Amino acid sequence: MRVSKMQVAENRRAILEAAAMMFRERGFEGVTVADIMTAAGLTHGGFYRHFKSKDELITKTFDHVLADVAETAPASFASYAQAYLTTAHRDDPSHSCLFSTLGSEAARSTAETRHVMTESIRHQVEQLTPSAPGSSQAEKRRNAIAGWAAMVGAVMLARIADEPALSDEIIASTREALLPR
Amino acid sequence: MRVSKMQVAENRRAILEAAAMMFRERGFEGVTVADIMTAAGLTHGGFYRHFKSKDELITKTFDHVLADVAETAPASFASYAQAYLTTAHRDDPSHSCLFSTLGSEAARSTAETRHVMTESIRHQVEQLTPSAPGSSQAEKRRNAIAGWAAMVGAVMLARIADEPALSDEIIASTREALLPR
DNA sequence: TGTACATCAGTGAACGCGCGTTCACTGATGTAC
DNA sequence: TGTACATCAGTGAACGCGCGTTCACTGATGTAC
Repeated sequence: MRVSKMQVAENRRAILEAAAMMFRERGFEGVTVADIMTAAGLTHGGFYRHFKSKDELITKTFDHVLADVAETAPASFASYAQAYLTTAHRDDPSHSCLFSTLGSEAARSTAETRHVMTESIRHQVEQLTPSAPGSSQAEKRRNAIAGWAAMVGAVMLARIADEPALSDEIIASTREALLPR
Repeated sequence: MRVSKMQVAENRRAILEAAAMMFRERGFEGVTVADIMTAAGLTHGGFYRHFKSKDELITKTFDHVLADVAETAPASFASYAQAYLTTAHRDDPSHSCLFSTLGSEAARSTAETRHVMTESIRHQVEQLTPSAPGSSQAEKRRNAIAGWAAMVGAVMLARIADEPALSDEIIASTREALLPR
C-alpha cells in the first residue's frame, strides 16, 4: 500500500540508520539488504524504491553519517582525541568512526564511496587543524593529520587484539602520546 | 594423480602466497577459493586437501605472512617508518602490511585469525620499541605503539583518498611528524 | 632391488545455499476536475 | 469540498547467479614384502 511522503522520508531515514549501524558492526558483506530492511521495520522488496543497488546504499549511508558528523559542533583536537581514544569507543563499533570500522574495505569500494569519504577526510583535517599542537599553521596541520591517523590506527589495532591488556595499552599509549601530560 | 611430498609442500606454499597477495588486494570476500587455486596453478577441487575451509586458509595465510615478517632482520623505528610512509607502499597493497590492507576486516574475523594477528602486534611493538624516540623504556614503548598506529592509519587513509594531493599529504605529514627533521 | 598394492593430491562436475535483484500485486495517498 | 482515477511505496514470492564445499574418479607416489 502506498504511504505518505512523510512516511517515505522517515522510512528512508530508518534504512540509512540501520545500515549505518550494521555495516560498522559487521562490514559490508556481513549484512544483507534483507537484514537492513528488517531492522528498519520493512520487508526487503521495497528496498529498490529507495536505492538502486546495495552499492548505492553504501555510498548514501556514508554520506548520511558523515554529514551528521560534519554538522556536529567542531571539537578541539584534544577533546576529540580524548573521546576517541577510549575503550568505550573501541567497544562500540556500531556508533564508531567509519574510518576505524570500515577503513580497509572503504579503500577498495566504489569511486562514489571513496569520493564521499575523501570529502570527509578533508573536512576532518580542517576541523582539527586550528587546535592541533604546533607553532606554525603548517605544523598544526601536519600534527592534525598524523594525530588523527594515529587515532584511527590505534582503535583499529585495539579491536584486532584479543588480549585485553595489550588492547587497552594500545589505546592508552596513543592517548598519552597525543595528549602529553 | 598423486604428487610427491615435495610438490605438495610447494603447492601449499603457492596457495598461501597467492592468497596473501590476493586477499590484500581485494579483501577476503573479493577473492574466491577458485581464484586463489587458479593463481597457484591448480584447480579448485584440490583446495580441501590442504585446508579445511576458506576461514582456515585466512588464518594460515596470516600466519605465513606474519612469520615471514618476523624472520626479517629487525628494522629500526626510523627506517621502518621511512619505508612504510611512502607512496610506493601505499600503491602496492598486494605486498603491503596486513594491518593497513585488512585491518578493519580482521577486527571482525575468527578468533583464530585475531589470535595470530595479536601475536604479530606484540612482536611488532617489541621490535620497534628499542629504537623508538623517548628517554625512558616506557616512553619508547609508548611512542613505538602510537607511531606504528599512525603509520597504519595514515596508509589506510591515504588509500581511501581519491585526490592525489591529499593522499600524498597524509603520507608526507605523518612521515614528518614521526621523523622530525 | 624389484613388484604389487594402497594411498592420496589433484581434477572437474555437481550440489546447495544465500543473497542481490526483479516482479506482479495491493491498497493508501495524492491529484485533477 | 467531494469524487474518480492514477500513482507508487511496500509486500512477499521467485529468479538466477556465484561461491564454498563435496564427491567419484584418476593415476602417480610411497610402501610393504
